[in-house]
Amino acid sequence: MKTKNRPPRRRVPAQDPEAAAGERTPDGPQQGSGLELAKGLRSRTVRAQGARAEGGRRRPGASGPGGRRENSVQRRLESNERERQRMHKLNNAFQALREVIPHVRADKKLSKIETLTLAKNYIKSLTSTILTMSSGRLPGLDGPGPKLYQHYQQQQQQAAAGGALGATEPQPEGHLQRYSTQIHSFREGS
DNA sequence: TAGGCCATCTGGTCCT
DNA sequence: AGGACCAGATGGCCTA
Repeated sequence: MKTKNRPPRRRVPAQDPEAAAGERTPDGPQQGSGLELAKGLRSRTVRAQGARAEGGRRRPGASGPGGRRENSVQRRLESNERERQRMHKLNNAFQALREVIPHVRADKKLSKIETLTLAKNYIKSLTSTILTMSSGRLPGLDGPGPKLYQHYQQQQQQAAAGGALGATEPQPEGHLQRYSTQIHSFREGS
């Protein structure tokens, strides 16, 4: 399934955090549900899990005098607004990135994961192109080419030494091929 | 209808 | 202390 062209959806922000919390289970999000079980396999920080185990989320202003509750509700609303703004800025950055990545799916908006993946491989393909052109393989090219290539090789070696995953990165020459294949696979919807 | 993608809310943690 | 960041949860929209 692929990303579609649809107008940006606008969800009405909850005016009352209590009301918003009421849409969920009273004791917090899905305690004991299948999602909760799956969550244990995900990468949430151990400390956060510990904090939850000690009582889970507290609903804002669930205790204390009314004045403090109002303060807490107000702070939550402000915090929500900041988080929305932050996410909007992040989405703007994604959009800016989409606009500079050449891809063949001009009729459809790239998803975030597609944008990041294409951007990564686009950068790699550009890098390999630059290196190819400046490494002295082209006759008559002088200048910093060989140094640039050596620098790149050093970086690759450091990355390989530091990488704990053991994943084998393709050689620079393969990046362009990979990028080209990828933009076509995205177009095909695979 | 299932699954993908997304916006939003939320509480915990980190950073200044 | 307060804001930024992060990640889980939830629900809506859309497409195959």
